[in-house]
Amino acid sequence: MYASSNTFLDRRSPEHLQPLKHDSCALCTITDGLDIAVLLNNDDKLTSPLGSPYTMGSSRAELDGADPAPQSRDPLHLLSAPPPLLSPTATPCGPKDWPLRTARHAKRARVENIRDMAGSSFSPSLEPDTDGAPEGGQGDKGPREWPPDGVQAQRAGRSSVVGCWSSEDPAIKNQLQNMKCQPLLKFRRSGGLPPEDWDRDSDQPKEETPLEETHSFGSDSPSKDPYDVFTDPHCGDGFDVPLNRKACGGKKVRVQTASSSPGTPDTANALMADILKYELSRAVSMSVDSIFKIMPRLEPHPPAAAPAAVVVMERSAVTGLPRESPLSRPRQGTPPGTSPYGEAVCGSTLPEVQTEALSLVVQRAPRLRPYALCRPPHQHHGEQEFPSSHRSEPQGSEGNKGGAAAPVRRDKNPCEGLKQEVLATAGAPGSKVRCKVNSRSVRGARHFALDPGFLGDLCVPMDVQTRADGPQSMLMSTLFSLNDGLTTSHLKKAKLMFFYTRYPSSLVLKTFFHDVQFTRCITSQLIKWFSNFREFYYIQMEKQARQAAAEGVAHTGALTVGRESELFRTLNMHYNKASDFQVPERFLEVAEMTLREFYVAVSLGKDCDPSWKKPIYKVICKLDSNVPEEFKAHYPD
DNA sequence: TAGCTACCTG
DNA sequence: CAGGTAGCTA
Repeated sequence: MYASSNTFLDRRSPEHLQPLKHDSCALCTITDGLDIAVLLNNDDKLTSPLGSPYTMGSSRAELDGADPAPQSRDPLHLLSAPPPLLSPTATPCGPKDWPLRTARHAKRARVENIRDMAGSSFSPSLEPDTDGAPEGGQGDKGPREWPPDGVQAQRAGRSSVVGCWSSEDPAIKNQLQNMKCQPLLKFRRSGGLPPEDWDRDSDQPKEETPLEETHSFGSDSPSKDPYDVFTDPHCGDGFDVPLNRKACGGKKVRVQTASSSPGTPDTANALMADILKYELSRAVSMSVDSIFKIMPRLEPHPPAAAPAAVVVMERSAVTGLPRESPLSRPRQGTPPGTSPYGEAVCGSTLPEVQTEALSLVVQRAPRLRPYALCRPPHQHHGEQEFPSSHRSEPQGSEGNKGGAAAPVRRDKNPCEGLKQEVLATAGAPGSKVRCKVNSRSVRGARHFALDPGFLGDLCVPMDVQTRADGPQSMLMSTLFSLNDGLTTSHLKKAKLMFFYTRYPSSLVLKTFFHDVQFTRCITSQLIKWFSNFREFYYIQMEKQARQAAAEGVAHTGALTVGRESELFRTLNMHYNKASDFQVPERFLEVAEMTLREFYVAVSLGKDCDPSWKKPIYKVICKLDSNVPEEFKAHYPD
């Protein structure tokens, strides 16, 4: 007989309510070591210390009149206690003095390298500067023209494929389809528009010439699109590849499989690999270009005191740990103080455009400040610190206000352009693949053949390039981390957020994962994560409570959750495996209350009821704290 | 019906 | 951790 809280409340008389009122919310009864016997009295109803109702059928009180336990912990305090104070102490992070100009030149050189690489894969001489590259000043003249005919021919020749593939083999067709030709096509035709193809005024894609159903390919073809190899209507054979309905209106393009070359699967694969490499290179190249086009906006910040580099040197860009900490824990495979993405300038005046886009090719601004103000003095070195809360948030960017199912964001932020390009290059927007952009997807995306030179041109550090688990995975993780997918970093962040909130709302998730392009899928995945977290949390609580009950623990006061307790260790190992995050004290309190709730329920035999946990859930869900603003940063990345 | 949740399973 | 499913609620 374990009534729901509603039932309890409905049946509760004012006399029953009064003690609760006195206790403010009845949270304290249990937390203060109320003997379990006390809980068994009170007229068939067990007033859960945490407000959860336990209606007793058989355990009438031998202890009638017993004081429902004094409280030493103000329940209101428990409920309303603010999260650990995070004083927004400004990090002495002055305007960047990073040698931007030099860096720009370096980046440009890299861009040229990328271009050269791309060109050399096909035909360097056949990719004139007039192809719409920003340097050519033609980047704003509408949709970019893609490699000219010669490029295709060169590539085709290199792959022993001229014009159209010649194969009737359905296996080849299938392979072609499986090789992401659709996303590639979409890259050209949909969200993959390079930033310069966006109307800066309207924030919308520029008027694009209507998509052609097919493009011809051949010596007489005016097309300069390498993808036209797929779309030549003059090729006898082929198959239609439907384009993304949203982006392309459901148009189809025709993938050719016609006649003039042997067209083995290998050649097809090679060609597709070339295309992939080329497009990845090109996408990054264009993104770098687009970023540098806006770089002058960053330059008004002259070198000043508090060099950013000093700040960077003092703090890990990854964890925000003080550099002097012997336990600083930079990202795996990354030298201390070095991010796989490099380190960026630091300055609150930097526009937000730099906070994400440059992470791929430029060093990223950690702009961190210590969490020390809310950290106990005894805190171990190496424990996680929060990123700076004064990270300049994009205006109105608290989450994607457009809604969970909002389409591709059209931000002025050039990094969005990069995101879109990367997204369009690496996955199909709106597809299931995009929905599942997580560690699994990243692993699954390794079929992308990445040229080692590409990694070098991306400024991926050598140690990263040579990581044991492969540079591709690293890069793909990086790429995906820039788009709307969830990465392991997000997972880690979610786990740490769990220390504050067990039941985050969608709004909270969107607010604190603002670097994620929210879709219904992404939202569901995040919610699922927290659901899994809760599952583990409650399992541990129940386990511990049963153990305590079995061991004959007499009263809840004997049940505490300290940092040295086994329960906490287990939880900490799960949500904070590296133990580099200072778990807020509040979490310990909530855990303790949860444990006691379970203990009481188990002790009273409530677990006979299939839904005996629901009242506990109902209580615990009210104990969420606000997540510190610091988590809004792309933490812990 | 959509959104959220817990539960179970792999 | 994710997929599937069922239950609940607005």
